[in-house]
Amino acid sequence: MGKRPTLMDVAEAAGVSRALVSIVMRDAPGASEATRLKVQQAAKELGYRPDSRARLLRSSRTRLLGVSFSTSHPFHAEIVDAAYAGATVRGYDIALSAVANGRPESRAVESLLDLGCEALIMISPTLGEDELAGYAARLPVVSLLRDDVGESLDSVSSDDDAGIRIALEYLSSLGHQRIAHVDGGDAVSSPQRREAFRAGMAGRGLESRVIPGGATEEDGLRAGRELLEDLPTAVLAFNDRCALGIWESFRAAGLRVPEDVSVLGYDDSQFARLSYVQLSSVSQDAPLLARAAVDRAIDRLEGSTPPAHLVRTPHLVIRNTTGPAPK
Amino acid sequence: MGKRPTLMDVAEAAGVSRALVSIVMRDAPGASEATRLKVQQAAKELGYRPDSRARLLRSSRTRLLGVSFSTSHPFHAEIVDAAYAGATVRGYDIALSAVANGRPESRAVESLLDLGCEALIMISPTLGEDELAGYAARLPVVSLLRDDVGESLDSVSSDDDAGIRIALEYLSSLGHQRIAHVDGGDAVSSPQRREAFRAGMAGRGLESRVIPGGATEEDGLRAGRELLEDLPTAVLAFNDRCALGIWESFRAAGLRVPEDVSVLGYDDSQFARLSYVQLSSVSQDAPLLARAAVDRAIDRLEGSTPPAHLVRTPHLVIRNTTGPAPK
DNA sequence: TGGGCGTCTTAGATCGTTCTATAGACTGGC
DNA sequence: GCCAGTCTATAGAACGATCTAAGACGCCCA
Repeated sequence: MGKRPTLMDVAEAAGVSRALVSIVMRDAPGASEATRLKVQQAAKELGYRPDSRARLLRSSRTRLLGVSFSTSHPFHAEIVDAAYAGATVRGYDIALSAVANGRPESRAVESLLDLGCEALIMISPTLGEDELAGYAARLPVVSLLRDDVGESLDSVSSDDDAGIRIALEYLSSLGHQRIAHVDGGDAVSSPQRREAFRAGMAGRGLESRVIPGGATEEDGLRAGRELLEDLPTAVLAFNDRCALGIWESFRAAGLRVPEDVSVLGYDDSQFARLSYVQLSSVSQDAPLLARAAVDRAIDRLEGSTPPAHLVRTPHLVIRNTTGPAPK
Repeated sequence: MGKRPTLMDVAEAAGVSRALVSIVMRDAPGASEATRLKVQQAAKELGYRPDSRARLLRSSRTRLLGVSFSTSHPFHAEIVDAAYAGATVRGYDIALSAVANGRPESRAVESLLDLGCEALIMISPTLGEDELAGYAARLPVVSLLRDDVGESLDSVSSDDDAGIRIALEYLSSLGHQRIAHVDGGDAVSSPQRREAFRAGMAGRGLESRVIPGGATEEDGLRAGRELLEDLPTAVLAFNDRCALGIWESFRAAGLRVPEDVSVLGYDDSQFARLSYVQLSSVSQDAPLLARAAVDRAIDRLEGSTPPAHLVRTPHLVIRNTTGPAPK
């Protein structure tokens, strides 16, 4: 296993000094076109790649954004994907750290800090406000998909109130009056959506029925069975996976969706888009949120803007699981 | 944003030298119990955390394992999870790098290299043998879930031949003779499974029917529709997601599973385990494979064992989508 | 011809660690 | 009372990059 070449090696090969090679490698001003070519040539021949440990250590700016995500949430992967794209465009790099089984969020974040990240993007953080504030005192922190994080952090989230309102408006316009909400249990943003649902129904003079649910198909399945006892004409689920469970429990009971009952999801995740599912859903447009979070983090870093809470309005994606209320 | 404390700060606070603090922080021998306590106390008060960039740069051993995974494959997240657990047990750390949209595998790997990883674990690598060999010449590389990677890499994979054989034995024992295989298209390990299926069927004197499929529900759905034209008594799918699509197309056609036709998946992923799905499946036991890959990487690093190709035999998980062949 | 200026280049300090070599203190054996 | 041996502590050189300040060089103009 041969040692990897260093700046010094390239310098010797090209017959110049270390510093000059450094200048060329980072496209900094201070080298003539001729030497630039000569150095690049030598670097390529040696297969030189700058050692990011050394680079990160020395430079004041690491241009590194830390992203924490959860392995148990497939949705997060879509966001990570978009974050990479966004960061690259603005010349930043991304360091990932997962919160996994036996690896709490605090550990994930600490490791990003130790790596020299300049800003943090936390996807659906579960830490308490004070802990988050502790981190935010050291560097810009952007909370993605959760907005009740205090004034010292940025947040980029989707307007849950608006999302639920849009959903209810749509269902109302289809003639639905007996609408049930299966909530997200103790999932992040479940309380907001639940309250928005209650408020929206109250505003229409309708009775709000909330069934305890959760973030997974299992939870939806359980809630769906409960709904069967007194079937509403439409169900608004906490998220798509939950909606899928609900849908399934209806199918198992021989009910047709949407003829007998409409089911509306939330997230517009890949599950909703599956051709045989074709779930109507409230879309938060995660890639767009991810881009916004990245931009927010970088803006905080480069300008001196104060933390802000960015809220985007979700929109409805109508597919095949919603229809007019049955007579 | 105050500067974070360094070794030097702790040393001054504790009234000892830098080197001694370093010794204490690494739990290395060479410090008395008394000073150890004193230093630890000072470090805690200052909120000191070692800077991993500097640590990684200086130390010959970084104890870092690089893991590359794909954001578009939910299955990979389960593996990452298990890898973290495995690495922690053996005192190693993990650096993640995702291959995402617009971020090819080579880039993911390079960035892990630049970070100073001592070994690489690549989940279902898609690079060519020669490129992989190029990396393997520099450090131990373990390919996870793919075994045709040449002699210079390690691989930890599941025995596809055995998996298919077990599946066919099981289906045979249930009286199935008209068995179809929906393959994985151009997915990794699709060819192996397809050939194993052909061989197994030939060995039983049965006609093998292979339908082009893929790795997603969509692919399964398409293949399922094709199967409807001449329904077999059992279908062996490339993976669970594909099986789900097949199952769905059968349901849509009013067929009962498993009474009219059995469906068998592959992977035993979280999708198969969903209570309303209860898909019978060939389990590769991914967490176990992940652990094995981590162990393999570390063993290569610590001992001087040559690369090996570890193959684990999958096992069958029988749930509700398989049953006796209809008369 | 020599001083001033801008461009190209370089030496050397620096980032925060780990590591090697060595100094000092203390013990025990002869 | 001295040397060997162990243990604790320290100084100083790495690691591989970036950054600052200053040197070398060419060119123009007086």
